[in-house]
Amino acid sequence: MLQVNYIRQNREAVLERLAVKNFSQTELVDEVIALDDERKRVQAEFDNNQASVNSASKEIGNLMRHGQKEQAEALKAEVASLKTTIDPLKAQMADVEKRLTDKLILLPNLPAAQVPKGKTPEDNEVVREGGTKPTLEEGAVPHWELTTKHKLIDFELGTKITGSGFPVYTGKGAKLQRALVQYFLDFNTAAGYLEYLPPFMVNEESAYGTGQLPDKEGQMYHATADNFYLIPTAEVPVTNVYRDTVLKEDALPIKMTAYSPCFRREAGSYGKDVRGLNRLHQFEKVEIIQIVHPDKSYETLDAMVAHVEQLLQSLELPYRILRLCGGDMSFTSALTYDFEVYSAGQGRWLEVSSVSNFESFQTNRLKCRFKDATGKMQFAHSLNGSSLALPRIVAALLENNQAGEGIMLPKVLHTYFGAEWIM
RNA sequence: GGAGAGUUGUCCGAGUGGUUGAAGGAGCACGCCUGGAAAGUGUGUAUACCUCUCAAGGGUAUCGAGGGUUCGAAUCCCUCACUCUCCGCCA
Repeated sequence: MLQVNYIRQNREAVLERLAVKNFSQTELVDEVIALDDERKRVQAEFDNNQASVNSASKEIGNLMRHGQKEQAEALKAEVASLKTTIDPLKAQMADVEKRLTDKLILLPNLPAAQVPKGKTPEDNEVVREGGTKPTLEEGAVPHWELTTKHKLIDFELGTKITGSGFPVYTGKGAKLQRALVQYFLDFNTAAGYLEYLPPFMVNEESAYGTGQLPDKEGQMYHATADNFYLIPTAEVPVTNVYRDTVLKEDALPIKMTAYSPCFRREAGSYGKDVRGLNRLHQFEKVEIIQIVHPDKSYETLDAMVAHVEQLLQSLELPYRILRLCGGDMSFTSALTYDFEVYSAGQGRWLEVSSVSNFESFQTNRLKCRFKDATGKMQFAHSLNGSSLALPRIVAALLENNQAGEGIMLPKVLHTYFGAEWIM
């Protein structure tokens, strides 16, 4: 959530930045300012009236103590009439505050200066590419044929048990998941990230805190009996570790990593995008999250990008890094780098990680602050990234490394997987 | 799931309707004391919002969350969340 004071003081800049995100409801900015004006006015009026009531009440107490009952009764009557003004003011204040928040949460985060203009994924900037695309043998196939051939994943069984997009991993397929999760977590903790194993369901406050609510209401599975949401990413529970906290400045940066299954309804997806492992309702992911000093968030973003890049390099996969354009960025992000790996069997790039700086957009909602050297409260900045999401990594590993009768795994996985080949 | 007890500031803890934003203690910060330290001692030690160019000062709100009663609520009532104890159930 953007800060109202910032909007008030930088109206032009806010409008200009929102345009980069192709955000059309610019009238919201002025509505927010107007509502904030109204809020201030109502609050001042309420405070004044309430101050009168408070001092009168004290006076009544005094009079009662000195036995001056009649004067006390007279004052009571006075206060009673004041109350007829205050009650509506109180209601008005609650109302205007709610209307202000309701508008404010509709405003997306402002994109950083280096965000390219653009509307579609085609407008994303390729920052750099790495690795080499493999030359596949004659008869190379996409991963959904390989998973069947090697009995790694049973998509139909998942459909029977739950529905489409809920694959069942079997045998070496299941072990490969476990190996990857373990490897990713080890890689992250070696870089100083503290491992968490969070709840896989969150309450409304947490979903709101990281910005999934109200923006992505329909994209999360909702356990209505208890009003819990199945997490779409470990970002939600783990970032909420620091909801409603005041940190010491020297506690920053905070680095966390977590494995979790991710549940996404993916309403509206279809076709080749959802074939095989390309898009699932349930998948495994390891996430990295940092909470940092505001002055450090962009250098931290670069460090996280480098971290994910090293991880991909260790998997020997061809990849590219994209700087997302305004139109392709998420609601909550100020700057996002997407990582894609080239999946040779399908001949397409697949997104495997998204690393973003949210600046104070999340921490404002979370009320995650720290006291700076001068004793002033400031919002920390939050960042996160996938490190990594499993399904498309598996797709690329299988497709790119198919050779003869088997699949050759990259070196770093041999110990974790307990074998060099999937045969 | 049932019954009961609880939830107060950084922490412990007092407080059952009226100068209580909150006693007392601990911790922490700064000062005095000391050659230095400890002990001792003094002062300070919440957040948000409004007023304000800033600061200072003032005001309002906040004692798990929300609502109610009252001139006045940490204190009384209701709803909810959480913690603990006992019973039930159970991997």
